[in-house]
Amino acid sequence: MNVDMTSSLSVLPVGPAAADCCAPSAGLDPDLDADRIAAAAKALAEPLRVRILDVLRRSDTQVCQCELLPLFGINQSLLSHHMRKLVEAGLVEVERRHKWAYYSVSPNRFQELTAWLS
Amino acid sequence: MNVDMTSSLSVLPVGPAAADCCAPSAGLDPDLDADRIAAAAKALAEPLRVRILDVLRRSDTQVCQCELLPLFGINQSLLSHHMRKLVEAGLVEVERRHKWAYYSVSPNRFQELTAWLS
DNA sequence: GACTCTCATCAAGATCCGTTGATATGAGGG
DNA sequence: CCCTCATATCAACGGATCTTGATGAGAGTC
Repeated sequence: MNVDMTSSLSVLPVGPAAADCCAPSAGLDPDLDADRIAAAAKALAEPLRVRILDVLRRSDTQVCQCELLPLFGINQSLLSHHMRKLVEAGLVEVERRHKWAYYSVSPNRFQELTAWLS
Repeated sequence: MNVDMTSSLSVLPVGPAAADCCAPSAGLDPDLDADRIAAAAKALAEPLRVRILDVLRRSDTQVCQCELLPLFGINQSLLSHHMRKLVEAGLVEVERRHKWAYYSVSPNRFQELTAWLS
């Protein structure tokens, strides 16, 4: 745990860790919002959600959940669960009209990810 | 589960689900490799791994693990665990020389992700 | 009001993941 | 040899997540 223990032996100004291994590295970026990026990536970390998003992104209009359900051979409960995850992550927007729930992609979070991945 | 159950009642060619809700949607893309995209995203689904990758991407040279360790206040075991995940995901390459393990970003998987996120 | 349709929620099981501490491995140095 | 250093691996715990089945909530129709 105590990384600087060697400095108690050699008091010479050779550096804290006396790095013989590599250059000092780039260091941390305090402006990096790793939690936001990781949260967006966590929503993509499931093949089913990737397929759902792919359908939504290639659709020029809103897509109803009852339209998505027969595309994948899954429970309605499971689809609702994954849609909630996508909405909570900010990748998808939902609009409820009549009896139906209409989903569409909200491109903001996608841009946050791609901006960092650029 | 049986979606076409209504067709047993109305044999009229009004469509399988008689969709009053929305347009037919885009449908599935058989060429989409959702598992690869999800696997790459899963490696990014952790704030610590995002920070590690950010350091590696901003470093123009390889970075030793002993250089990464003091940047984050974590166990060495935990850092080794996360580095393994990054290597297994194909986002990071490792090269072992002498006593040290040198890490660098392998941009291929990044491009796979950004290509789909474009 | 009773019924259907669409969707959300709950409970429970199973699995996976992050985290920690201890230990092993392997290379180098004295 | 023995020791240290850097890293990997193992066991175990807790928590999150996926999945299923059943049920609830709300809107619309008869």
